[in-house]
Amino acid sequence: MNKPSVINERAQLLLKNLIEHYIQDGQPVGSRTLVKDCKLNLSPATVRNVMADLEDAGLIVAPHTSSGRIPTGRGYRFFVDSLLTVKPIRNQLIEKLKLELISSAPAEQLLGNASTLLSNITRMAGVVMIPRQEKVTLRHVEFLPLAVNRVLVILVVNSQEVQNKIIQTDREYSSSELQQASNYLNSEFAGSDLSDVRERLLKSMQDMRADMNKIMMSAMEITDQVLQEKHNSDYVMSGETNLMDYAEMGDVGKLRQLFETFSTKNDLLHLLDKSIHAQGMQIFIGDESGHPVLQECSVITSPYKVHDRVVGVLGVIGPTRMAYDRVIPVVDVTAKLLSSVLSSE
Amino acid sequence: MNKPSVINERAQLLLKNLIEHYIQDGQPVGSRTLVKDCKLNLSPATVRNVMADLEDAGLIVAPHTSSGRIPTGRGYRFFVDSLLTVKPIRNQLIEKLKLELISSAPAEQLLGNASTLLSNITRMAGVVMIPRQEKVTLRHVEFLPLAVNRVLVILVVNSQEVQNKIIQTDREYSSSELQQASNYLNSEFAGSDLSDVRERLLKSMQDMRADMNKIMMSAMEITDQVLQEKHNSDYVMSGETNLMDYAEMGDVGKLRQLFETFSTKNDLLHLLDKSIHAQGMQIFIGDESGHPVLQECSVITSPYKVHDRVVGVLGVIGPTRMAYDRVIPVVDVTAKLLSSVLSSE
DNA sequence: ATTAGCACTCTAAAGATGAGAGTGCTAAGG
DNA sequence: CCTTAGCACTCTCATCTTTAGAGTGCTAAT
Repeated sequence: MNKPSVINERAQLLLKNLIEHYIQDGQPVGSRTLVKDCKLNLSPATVRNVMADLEDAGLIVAPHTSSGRIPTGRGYRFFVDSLLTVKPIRNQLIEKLKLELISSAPAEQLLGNASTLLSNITRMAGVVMIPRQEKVTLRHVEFLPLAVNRVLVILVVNSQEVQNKIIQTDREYSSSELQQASNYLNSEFAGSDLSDVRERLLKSMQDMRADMNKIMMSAMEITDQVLQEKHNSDYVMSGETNLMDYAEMGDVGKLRQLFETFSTKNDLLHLLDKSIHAQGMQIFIGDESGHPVLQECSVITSPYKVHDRVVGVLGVIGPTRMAYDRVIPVVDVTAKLLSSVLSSE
Repeated sequence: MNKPSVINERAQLLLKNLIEHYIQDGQPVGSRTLVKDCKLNLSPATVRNVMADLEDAGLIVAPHTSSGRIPTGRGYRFFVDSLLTVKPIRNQLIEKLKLELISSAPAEQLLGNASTLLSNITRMAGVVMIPRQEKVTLRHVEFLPLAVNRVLVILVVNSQEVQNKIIQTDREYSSSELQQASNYLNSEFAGSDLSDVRERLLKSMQDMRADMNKIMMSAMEITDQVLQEKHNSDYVMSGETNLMDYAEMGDVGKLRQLFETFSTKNDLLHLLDKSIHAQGMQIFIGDESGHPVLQECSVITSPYKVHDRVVGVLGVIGPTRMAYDRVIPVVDVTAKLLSSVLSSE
């Protein structure tokens, strides 16, 4: 039952042809077709024997007795690992991509645009993960009196991002009091890690004027909130509807489960999180992702960086029967372009 | 062909029963069933005659010769306008709703939660429109030096919201210069409408020190951006996937179009915008919405207010064959609850 | 105005049929 | 020993046929 080296060169070539053929038209591939397809001068019967071996090895299956074969998950895996020759991406396309990415003026839309680009080019679903940040540095605090007993707290973190919240105070603070508080915080804590700020602020609380404590506490509350927010990663997705076109997703029930997974975000985040830690491109084929809803899907991801530090992951989601040779370079290039745009800012 | 008062009381009763029956099982309703259903002691033949009249009036149709009848758009419209008796909503449910709305702590999530609630209760798609704001008042400006030639501009508008952007400057500004600029802007323009600020700033530019112009211009750019953003309304939607369960949406193609309409947002925004201006609850049945993709859908909306001023719309989207008597009060109550939560802040 | 009766129509589900594609096996040939 | 021709067999898929059931419209009688 276990003939290890039964997958010789010829068998591999046939497997490659079979999978490529299947990826093209989605129909089970029979021995006849395969003979015509590949250049080898073989008879269907011979090919049938080889196919039987490939089936024994668990690389292909016949959906029913006497139909052609289709690749299994393991088949795709072997194909992707050992047989695939990726199509080089057209320079023209790269330029177009670059242009569209750069011209997405508001930085907040950049990731969304990247996702849209991915989905448009691949005609599948594109996803870009917005990463959590393990280090959040306080840059500046500002208190702004709004009305009686209402103060707007503005927190600048990581030298770019602004967080804000309105807090209720138990008494009215004058502008100068607020100024004093923010001066203190800025001089004492600017540049520190936010979780540090939290602790040190708690400790130093005793030494301070008691009635200032309340407002300091409020500032601290916000740091908590910011930290929480930063530790929950999120993603933007586009082109989900593209997936509706693939016959594999056949029944609406499965489609629904898939879309629910997308909007729940939890499962997919978990998957993206896994691939952010693995260096370089990752490919999850079918149930390799570990999530039953993605059984008939493959996910191709690549991390993107800011100044050589990995900060997030992007990728595409499509049916296992996807044109890996085209999709892989697209994901790769998009990740690189996004990295360069992010780093040049 | 035109017998105006042919829809007498009995006919109306039968129509009501027919539609209610159809809403329940989605099967065409025949004369037999209808007789059993309603209390009137009539023979199927009589009912058949009445049904023929109703069909002439365009209120029901037979999907094919000799099957039962189903309501037309006009039929539903008549039903909703004249025959419907809405189910009073359970107090318990109201309480639950109220609790869930109030407990959604971060205000940003409030609208999203309302949408989720709508979709969960009705098992259809919930939508809450985030309205554009016609008046944007400047409250406070703050410039914060980040690095050489990089300044973070923070804009507080409408006494609550904070907008920010990093700008590149052509030379380095000192803290005191920036302070001076913001002092000027705050003292001169705080409390003004943002579009006013823009104009007046342009005019006064000539009188000012030329090298300060650049940074003022940048601030102005942001006001532009904010205005733009505020004038584009948006919505949050949830439970779209619920719609996948309804057989009406039958083929995946239509479903795809529907979902694409949702994510494009344009068409639906247009519809919601229409219903924000109409006072009170609005019901669009089938093609009344004017959008072909919504042909087999009905949209029920209700505006919500802050302190008696209408600021947005919320609603649900489902198949025309929906339980109007249950959904209508849910939308109504949710709008009222949301209004009260928003007004109490 | 209502209803019983009847012929008629249409759907939907269940079998029947046949072509086509593909297989596995066996035995013969290089 | 690998390859191949030949053949019986299997399974799908699309097309028909059949049949039961539900429902209608019309007519004539109440």
